[in-house]
Amino acid sequence: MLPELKIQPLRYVITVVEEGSFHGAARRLHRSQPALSMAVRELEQRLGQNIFERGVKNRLTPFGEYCLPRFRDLIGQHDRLAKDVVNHANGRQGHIHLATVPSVASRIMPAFLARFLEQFPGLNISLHDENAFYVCQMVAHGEVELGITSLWQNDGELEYTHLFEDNIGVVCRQDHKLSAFKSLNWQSLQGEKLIGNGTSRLLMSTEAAEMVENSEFYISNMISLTAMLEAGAGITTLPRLAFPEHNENLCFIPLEDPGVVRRIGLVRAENRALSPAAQAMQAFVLQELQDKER
Amino acid sequence: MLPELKIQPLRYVITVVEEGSFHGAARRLHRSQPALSMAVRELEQRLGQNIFERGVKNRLTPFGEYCLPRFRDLIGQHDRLAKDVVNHANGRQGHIHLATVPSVASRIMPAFLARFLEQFPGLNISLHDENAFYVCQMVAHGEVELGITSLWQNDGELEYTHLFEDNIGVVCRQDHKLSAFKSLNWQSLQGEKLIGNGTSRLLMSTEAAEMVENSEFYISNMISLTAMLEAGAGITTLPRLAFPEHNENLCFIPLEDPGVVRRIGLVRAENRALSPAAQAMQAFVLQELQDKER
DNA sequence: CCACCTGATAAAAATTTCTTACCATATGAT
DNA sequence: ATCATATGGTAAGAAATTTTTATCAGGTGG
Repeated sequence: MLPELKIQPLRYVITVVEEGSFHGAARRLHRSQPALSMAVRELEQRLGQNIFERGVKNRLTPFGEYCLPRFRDLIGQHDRLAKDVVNHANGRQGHIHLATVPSVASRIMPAFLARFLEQFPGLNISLHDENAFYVCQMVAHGEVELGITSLWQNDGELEYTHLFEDNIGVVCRQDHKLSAFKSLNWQSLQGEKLIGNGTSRLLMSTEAAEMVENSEFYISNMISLTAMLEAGAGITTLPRLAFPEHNENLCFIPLEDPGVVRRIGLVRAENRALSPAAQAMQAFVLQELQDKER
Repeated sequence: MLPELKIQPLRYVITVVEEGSFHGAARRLHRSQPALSMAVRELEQRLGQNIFERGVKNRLTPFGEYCLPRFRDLIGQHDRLAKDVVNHANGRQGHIHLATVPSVASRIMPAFLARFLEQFPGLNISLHDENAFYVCQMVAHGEVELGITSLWQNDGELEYTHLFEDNIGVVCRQDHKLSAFKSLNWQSLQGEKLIGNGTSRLLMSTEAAEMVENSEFYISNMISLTAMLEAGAGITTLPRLAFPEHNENLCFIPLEDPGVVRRIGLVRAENRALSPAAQAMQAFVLQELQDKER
């Protein structure tokens, strides 16, 4: 019932009108003149009405006048669609949702995203910061396409690509007696008041587990934790990246004997394809962040 | 730069999504399954991104999710356009501007247009009534596509198709002494007060010309003319169709000796094509009004 | 009247689209 | 497990389409 119009002949019609002649349009479209003649006539036959007055000069028929603006519309829609779709396909347009642990979000992402957006100016980015467990969950549930985090557990749905390692160290006040050391082993912490935090689970598989479990405080919020440490309420362990580097009251001393590291990597859902924009970001992450210790 | 998308493959994509499988879509579209596979893949290659997840089950990729509603849009636009254009091409939709002389407008067009619109319900019609000269001018200038009128002069731009003839007669009051006659010749009008009107020019080429020129009054407006006649201020000549047939105070007596007729026909611009809707009306006019005397 | 436009036409070539026949894989029932 | 029966992918040839080349006919201006 409905004829299936093709974009091309409509474009021919419009170009003929704009150029005022089939020859001119053919030149502009890099086609031979008969190609246009035949395409236009085929269209006219399909519609059952002439678009061009087939007399002396090629004017539009009233039917042609009716059609022209509509053809223009459809072609406009088509071209806009094609542009948008191609931009998305190239990752030059789109919206990336990603999630990282807070330390990465605050210490790495600002500069990283700035560099990334320099290369891909059209992109929208939503950055969520959550703890490692929740980052993985968001990726698994499709709330975000990419996560940068340490792996909580590999339940098979997630694909992990290692980026870099982050050493765990002891954090205490500058005037604390431990601050004199360049590095520490586990034994030297005996007797200290250890404050647990969200990253303490990283010590659970080491000899330090018991001390962590016996710690009096557990503070998940970073700002509160910092305040407690500054008040001299005790010490804690943190990955270096999570240590507030510009804080002059606190210091970070690498822990060497148990030698614990947090492995940070890029996480994505295994069986879900990435949007082109996220593909671009994935490539950029691997190029810029992989194997760079800091 | 921009790829030229074709409607058909987009429709394939949407049907595959709706049916949930290539096979199902192929069945619905009366195509073989490889036709869809190849068309879709060709599209994907052209865009540089997969639309369908090529894994176990065919889900959409995120890119596909982005594309789908846009594809739907474009197809929707296309289908609406195709429907509108085809309806216009068939004369099932559109706007006809036509002009007729007042007598035709009031006596013929009402029933005629009712019958016409029964057959072509989607059409809009603008009916102008003007005198014969102006009807021709409107057609010549393209203000209307069709005119139903007597021809003012054939200046070559107009194509006239005869429809019917309309006899000129004398109009006077019922109690006028002429009202007794069944027909009249010119001589019997000597001594009467003749009121000129817009149609009097039809007598100019007959022996009655002199009397018309000497008439005291000339009234172009039909209502005023009727009132004058009813007041007994004189008599006039009119084509039968212009005579207000339900007026009980006036009567119409055919004029036989000079035997003047007004030729009414369909007028259109010779070198301008008609809109499909006007073509339909033209055919309907010829079928319904040609050679029917009234 | 002739050169030079215009668009139309026909036949062949090029390209695109579709079908047939076949393969590999996955799923569900026996 | 294995068999029937889905799924989608692949390749080769057929069919349809678009495009080009070459040519024609009509109109216009010098």
